[in-house]
Amino acid sequence: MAKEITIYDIAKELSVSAATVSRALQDHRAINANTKRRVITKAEEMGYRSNQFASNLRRRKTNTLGVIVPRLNSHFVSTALAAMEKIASDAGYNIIISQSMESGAKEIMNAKTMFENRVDGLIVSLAYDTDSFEHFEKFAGKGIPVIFFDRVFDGGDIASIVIDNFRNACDITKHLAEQGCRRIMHITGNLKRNVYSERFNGYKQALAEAGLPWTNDLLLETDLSEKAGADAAEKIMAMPQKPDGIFVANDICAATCMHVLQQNGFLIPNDMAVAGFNNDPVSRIAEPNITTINYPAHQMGELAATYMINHLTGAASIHTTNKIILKSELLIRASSLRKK
Amino acid sequence: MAKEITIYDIAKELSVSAATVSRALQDHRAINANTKRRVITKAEEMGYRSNQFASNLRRRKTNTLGVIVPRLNSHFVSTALAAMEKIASDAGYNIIISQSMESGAKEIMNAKTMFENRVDGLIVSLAYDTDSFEHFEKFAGKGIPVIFFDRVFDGGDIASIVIDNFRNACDITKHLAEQGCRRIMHITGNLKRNVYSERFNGYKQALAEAGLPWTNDLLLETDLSEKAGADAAEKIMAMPQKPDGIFVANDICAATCMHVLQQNGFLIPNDMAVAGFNNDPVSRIAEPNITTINYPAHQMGELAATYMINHLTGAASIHTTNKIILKSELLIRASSLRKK
DNA sequence: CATTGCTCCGCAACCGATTGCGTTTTTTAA
DNA sequence: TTAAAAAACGCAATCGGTTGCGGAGCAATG
Repeated sequence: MAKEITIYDIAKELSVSAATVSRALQDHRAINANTKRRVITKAEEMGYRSNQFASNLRRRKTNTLGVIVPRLNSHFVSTALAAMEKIASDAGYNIIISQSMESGAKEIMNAKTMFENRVDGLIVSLAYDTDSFEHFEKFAGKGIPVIFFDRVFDGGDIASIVIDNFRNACDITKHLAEQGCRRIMHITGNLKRNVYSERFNGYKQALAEAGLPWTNDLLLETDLSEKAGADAAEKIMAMPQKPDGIFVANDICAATCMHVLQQNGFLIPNDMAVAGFNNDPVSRIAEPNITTINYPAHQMGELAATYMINHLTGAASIHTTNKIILKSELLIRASSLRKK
Repeated sequence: MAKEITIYDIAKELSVSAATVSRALQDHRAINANTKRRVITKAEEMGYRSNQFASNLRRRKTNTLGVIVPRLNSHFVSTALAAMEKIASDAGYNIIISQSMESGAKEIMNAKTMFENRVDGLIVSLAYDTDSFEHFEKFAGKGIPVIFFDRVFDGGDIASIVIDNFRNACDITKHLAEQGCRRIMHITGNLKRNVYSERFNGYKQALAEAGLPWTNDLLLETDLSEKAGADAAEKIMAMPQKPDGIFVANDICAATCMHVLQQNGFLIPNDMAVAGFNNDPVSRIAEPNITTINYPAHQMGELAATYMINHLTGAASIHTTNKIILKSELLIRASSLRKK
């Protein structure tokens, strides 16, 4: 627990002022090259470590990005985060991460913490039940940039990065219809969130275009967990008029649902065509492989972080754009392919 | 970009000293309940947010935990992190996360950043090629606790949380042998890391106990990625003397390997019994389900964080213990079950 | 009434780096 | 040789809370 050494200690040792040491350490141009060398060497020698707080306090910035996600342990989220961390780290930014656990209340607390910790920017994917934008308005008020990704607010002029959920859902549903499905069911998450409501709308649109009727019993709102998939399968089997195709809003849930159906004698894709969403590894491992949407999680994380950092460094402003739609495409696999 | 308001502003407004405001905000006992109420109300009203740096600077602590992991986007890591974040968050700690990308060099840089950011504690899972302990010694020197989890240093008296890799590998190999496997192959990661070397040793031990010979060609060292699994399958098919069982050190790799073998006509488990490690979701979705080890990722994260925080709050010292071994057990599934 | 003991609050010195402005020294120009 | 400009560095204020110590006010005790 040795004494922490400061620029003052270095200054004393070298008989220069602390100001000079500070400037030398930052490679300030008004400091003689030779002096810089001496300072840096001495700092090294004395085991100096800069104190970020003092620095942050004085400069009024933290070089830290805050990220709030619904949960860390999903393939999509962790992939996006991995990309963000890389970009941020390369640019000299730290990231602090917190999870809302799908709870709006927790999200509000997280936002507060980020706010008090003075993050330079905030990147968010919303919880299931977030209704209000209030807890993010504080940031805007202080000029702190906020970017949403994946799960964003429907309206408004807030910077957000998304994929075209509507169109993807449309494509996937259309594909199922083309494969001969006549009763296509949709299993999804909380319809309050854009990602799910848009997919739902795309699905209905495609049904309409294909001349297929839609009824209430074809929609199942769940939490999209592994277990939800199994439960959904049970429900389907109990349905008086069973569907012949399912479009699930995520792969994990699609996989378990499909699995249970198979165990109960359903043949995939002939008795039941299945499609998921995300291109999660499980979609490539489930047998048959699951038709899905290739969700560019990595690119999305990369873009969010890059965009944020460019804005912070003044290279480009967030305010000039407010929505970026990433490309994502349908991956047709065996779980839905009836015709050769 | 309104002016940031401080305790001094509140103090002036209320005609009390900044010290009183500070104390009131912390619910200090030497402040009158009524005064506290006034301060808190006023703070709210003025839109005050405390400045953590100033606070950190003064108290010389950050309420921040650093976490360094090889990569974020693995099921095991993200699950452990999710648990850590929850514990930390509940205890009022933030976590900053960085990934070494399996590179020792990057890990050193990450450690440096964490060091300069004055994390109160550091939780680490090592990169593939970390040889040295140096970059963590600085922390010990300053009295900053460091805990390793999963991938730890072999020797030494550093606090670490692990599972019994040796025993698990032993169990799994023994199980394969009991199912009639005579040539059991092992596909693993970098043997420099404890987790893989221990599993390798356990595997060999079990082979020896079962009276099965081991030869060099039964070991395949890979990066355990999805692709590595497929490559491994190709290699196996090219082997003059093929194995009849495989023990893979992670489930993702096991799943893809198994999948490719199946596509090439292998019957699982009869032609080839397969076992993985981790109890990743894919192990439950692959067909047949993959025999694996139930790795308590959540508990491990929870424990690491709890342990760290207890140490920081003085509730219990890290130094009294140096290794915790979590319980983890064999989950026998269809991919290896030949006998009923 | 004097003394003791609380309760409640203010003073002022930190924590460590940053930076505007001024001063000294050196270099260049005239 | 001297004035002007540039280079190099120091002074001291500042960022915003925190906290040891001391003091005022007031009630309780003897």
